Amino acid sequence: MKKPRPTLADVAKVAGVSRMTASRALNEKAGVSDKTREDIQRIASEMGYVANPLAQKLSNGRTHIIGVIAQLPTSFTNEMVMGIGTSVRSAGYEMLVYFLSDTDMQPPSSVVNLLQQFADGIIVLLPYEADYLEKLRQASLPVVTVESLHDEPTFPAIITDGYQGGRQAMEHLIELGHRRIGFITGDLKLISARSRLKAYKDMIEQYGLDADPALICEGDYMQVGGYDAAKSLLAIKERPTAIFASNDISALGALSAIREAGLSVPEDMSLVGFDDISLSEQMHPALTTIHQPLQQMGRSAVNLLMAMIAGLEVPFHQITLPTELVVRQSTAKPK
Amino acid sequence: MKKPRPTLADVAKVAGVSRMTASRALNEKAGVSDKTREDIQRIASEMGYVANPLAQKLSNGRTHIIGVIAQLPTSFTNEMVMGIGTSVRSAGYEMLVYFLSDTDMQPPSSVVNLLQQFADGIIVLLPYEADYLEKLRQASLPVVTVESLHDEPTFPAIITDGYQGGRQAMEHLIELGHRRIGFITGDLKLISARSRLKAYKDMIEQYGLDADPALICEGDYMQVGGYDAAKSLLAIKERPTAIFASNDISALGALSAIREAGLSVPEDMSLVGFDDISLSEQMHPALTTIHQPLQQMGRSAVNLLMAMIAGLEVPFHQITLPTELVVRQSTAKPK
DNA sequence: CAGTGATACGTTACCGGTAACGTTATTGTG
DNA sequence: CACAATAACGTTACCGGTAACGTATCACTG
Repeated sequence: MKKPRPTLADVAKVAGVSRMTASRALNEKAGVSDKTREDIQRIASEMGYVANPLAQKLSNGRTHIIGVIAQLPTSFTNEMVMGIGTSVRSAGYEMLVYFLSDTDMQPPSSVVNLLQQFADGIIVLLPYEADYLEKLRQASLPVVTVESLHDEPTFPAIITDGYQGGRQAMEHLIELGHRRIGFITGDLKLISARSRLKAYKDMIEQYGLDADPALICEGDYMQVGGYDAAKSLLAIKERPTAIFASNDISALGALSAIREAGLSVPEDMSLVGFDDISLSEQMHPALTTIHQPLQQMGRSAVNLLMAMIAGLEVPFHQITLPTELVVRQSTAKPK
Repeated sequence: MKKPRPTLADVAKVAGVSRMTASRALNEKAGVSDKTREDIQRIASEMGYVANPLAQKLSNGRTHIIGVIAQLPTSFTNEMVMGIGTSVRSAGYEMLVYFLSDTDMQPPSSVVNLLQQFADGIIVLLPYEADYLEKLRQASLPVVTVESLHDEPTFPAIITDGYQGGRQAMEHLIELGHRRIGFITGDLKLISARSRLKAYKDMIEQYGLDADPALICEGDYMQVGGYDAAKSLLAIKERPTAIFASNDISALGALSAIREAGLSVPEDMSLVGFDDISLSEQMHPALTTIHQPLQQMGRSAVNLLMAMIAGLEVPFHQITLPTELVVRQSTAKPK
């Protein structure tokens, strides 16, 4: 039951060599004969020896662990975490996730310190403003952020082009022939929400569409917000023929409101979302939306971080991944 | 930029004492005069000193970190993680989460080893069968599982009574007057799904309702599964007047199917879910469901684990938390 | 005023690894 | 065949903490 894990010293003793030789053998370093190396490796695996990463960190500063700081788990962060997880693993690292609780958006400095001591590098999933970034900057280890907030990023960052995505969504609706398009914003505290809104406005202007301010309703990226916003949009005398929601969850709320009003999608009202979370494919009707390569963003973040850990100069300070329009069943030509 | 973090030795040097005295002062241990203690603490905080948990672990076996092993992030695990997080923090600990990737349901033993060395205790969120539990058992540190799988649990476990919850849901429908009730199962590999199914069958029998086997359709806890199952249920000649879905996500899928069939909830068809995820409150109509105290489960798990870490004898080997019926708008009397 | 006990500290050793350097035996070279 | 270079290993020291034990000072006690 309480079998203390074998240490390097245990392995070395059984193999009849010094700890150092055992260390060399297990780390594939030079200075050990092939026979000895094989013996040691065999003995180590027989004994179930696994190196203690803490001790390694203490000794040489490497743990082969990367830390992830995430906001409250959402479908958005979840997928990213998955992407990060798989590619971290394939790089021979492991990942530990630290979740900020909703109450402390700026976590106690202990967290930063914690991860700083545990991890070889940190990936920050960053939809919200975060004061603790300053502390992170002082940290002496590589940091990559995802979906950076500031126009002038503090760290190397992986972002998607929310602006481009917004334009894609609008282009699709416009091509279908819609001229009055309602817009449900996201939480405008977030940069992603603001860039999507900007894309909407720019496209309205560029194509000379109705610029009725009533067509823009504020949401919050949540379902209820989408529902309420859609209700307002449906109450407009000259009702729009399509609604562009800033994310899929809002679109889901909007769908409820539309149905409650006795309308159907896409016959009476086209609906476009944003994010392409897994739910949107499974909805009925399946939601036309803007795909964000969340998993790929995770992978890119890892690649970038790995390069930084290896001491390489980071080529780009900010990497933008493209979005993609996914046409499903929730959009059609206006009647 | 690259300011190496101050160590205990740095603090001690500035304070003009030995490392040991500094350690004692910072850990509130006896053997230091009040004045010296205050001096040291002041200097430490001025220097921004924070203890290195790795070194602590190496030295005395404590990190004040608890590890969480979770399956792929789902809304289910997410809420639990939140509950764990807050109560872990209030106990002066921190939490790091390890996510199993979908490919490796039994993670490389490295994970277990990893957490074993990092953490003072481990909480395993365990909806699925997991071979690696055996390895965990050999670990020499406290483990608590949540939603244990086996009838005879390997570890102290926090569970909810899925059977009781299933009965509550059925009771509600029966009280409303439903006599033909369809059931959408969960993934029957999971114990939770099986106990809900058993509750359904038992209630059918107990109240002498229609025991038509066609009324039981297999789902998988996913939205599509719920959609398909509901379609089958609606295709039955003598259509049920209510559907009990094994979880909220399935219910969401079922809702789509019901609407597609031109029926409305709850007028033509009552619908009950299970889990009470946040989405179910926001749906339209808001879903009647069985509330599982996910956050409280997390808290209980932490409490139990803390007791084990403190070396206390664990009073109960398995703690069952009650479920609760939450009546919203998706259920009504049959027409 | 020697003996006792507490108080306030310092020293040493160790946790489990690795870097840096030292030591021995073997081989190759002029 | 003396000598240098190399391979294969061992020793020592250190990462940043803490446990265990040692020591100096001081206040009481009888």
